[in-house]
Amino acid sequence: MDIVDRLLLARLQVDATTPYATLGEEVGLSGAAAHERVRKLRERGVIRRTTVDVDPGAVGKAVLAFVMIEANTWMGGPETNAALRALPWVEEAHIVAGGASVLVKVRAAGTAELQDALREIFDLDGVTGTQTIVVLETFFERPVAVDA
Amino acid sequence: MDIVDRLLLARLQVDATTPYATLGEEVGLSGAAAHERVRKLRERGVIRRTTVDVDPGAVGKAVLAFVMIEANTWMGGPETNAALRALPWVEEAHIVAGGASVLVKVRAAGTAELQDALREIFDLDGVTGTQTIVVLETFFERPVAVDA
DNA sequence: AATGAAAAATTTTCCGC
DNA sequence: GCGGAAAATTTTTCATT
Repeated sequence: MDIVDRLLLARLQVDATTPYATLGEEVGLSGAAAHERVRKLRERGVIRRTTVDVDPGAVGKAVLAFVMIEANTWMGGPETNAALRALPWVEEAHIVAGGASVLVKVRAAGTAELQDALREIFDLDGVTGTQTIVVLETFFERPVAVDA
Repeated sequence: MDIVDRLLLARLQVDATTPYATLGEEVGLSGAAAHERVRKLRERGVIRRTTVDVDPGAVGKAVLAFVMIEANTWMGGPETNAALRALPWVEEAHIVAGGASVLVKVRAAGTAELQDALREIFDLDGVTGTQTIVVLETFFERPVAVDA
C-alpha cells in the first residue's frame, strides 16, 4: 500500500460517492487506474465495505454510554461475542486489559432503554458488575486516520 | 421517517453501493422512488455521508485504547473540541458524566505511539490525569441500529 | 500497473398520475 | 410521493503500452 492508496482511502472516507474520474484526477491517475486501485483495496479487505453514516439522533438513539463489564469468567470467547452481538443497543464490544473484562459502547433511545440494556448485560453469564459512563456531548466520531 | 426509510437506511449501512433499482425491489418501491427517499434522507441529514469502512490494522493502527481524561477546568468548550480534533490518534471524543471529564477513543500504531498520544493529551490545558484502557481484542464495531 | 476508449449499468431528471 | 422512461453520468471491461 503506497501513498496513492492512502490518498484514495482518505478521499473515500470523506465521500465514497466520488466518481473514479475525479478520484483519479486528485491522485494523479486516470479514472480506470483509480478504479483498479480501489477494486484491489476492496479485494484485500483494506476497504471492508461502503456504508452510510446515519445520525443516531435522527433514528431515535439519543443516549450514548460506555459500559465497563466486570466478570468472574473469561469473556474472550465466541459465546460472549455472540451474546453481545445479539443485544441491539451494543454498537461496539471490546475485550480490555484492566479492571473490567469487556468494554461496550451502548446507544439507547433514553435512560429507560439504557436501563433495559444494562439489565440484559447484567444477565450475561459471568457478569458480576458494570460501571456506566454516560455521554453528555459527543465532540466527534470520525473514521480511522489513514495518515497519507 | 417511516418503516421504508428505516429499511433503506439499514440496507445502505450494509452496502451503500447497492443500485437504487435493487433497493427499490427490496422495499417494494420503484428505483426512482427509492432514489427520491434516499435523496431526502441525505438532505435532512439523517444520512450524514457515504463512506468506506477501512480496516485499521491494514493502515498500521494495531493498538486501540480508550482514555478517560480528568481535568480541573470545564472541557466542554470548543477549544477542547478543536484541540482533540487536532490529534490524529483521537478517533472519538465525548464529554462524559462521572469521574472523568472527557472520554476519547485512541488508535495508534503500537504502544510507543500510544504513549506519544497520551503525552499530547496530558499536555492539553486543564488536564490533571488520564486513565487508559487498552483493548486486547475487538469483538465488533458496527453501525447504529436502525431497528426497522 | 496505467491509459484511453468502448460497452454496460446506474444515476438523475422529468412528466404524468 | 410514486412510477416509467429518457438523458446524463458513471462504472466496468478491454486492448494496448
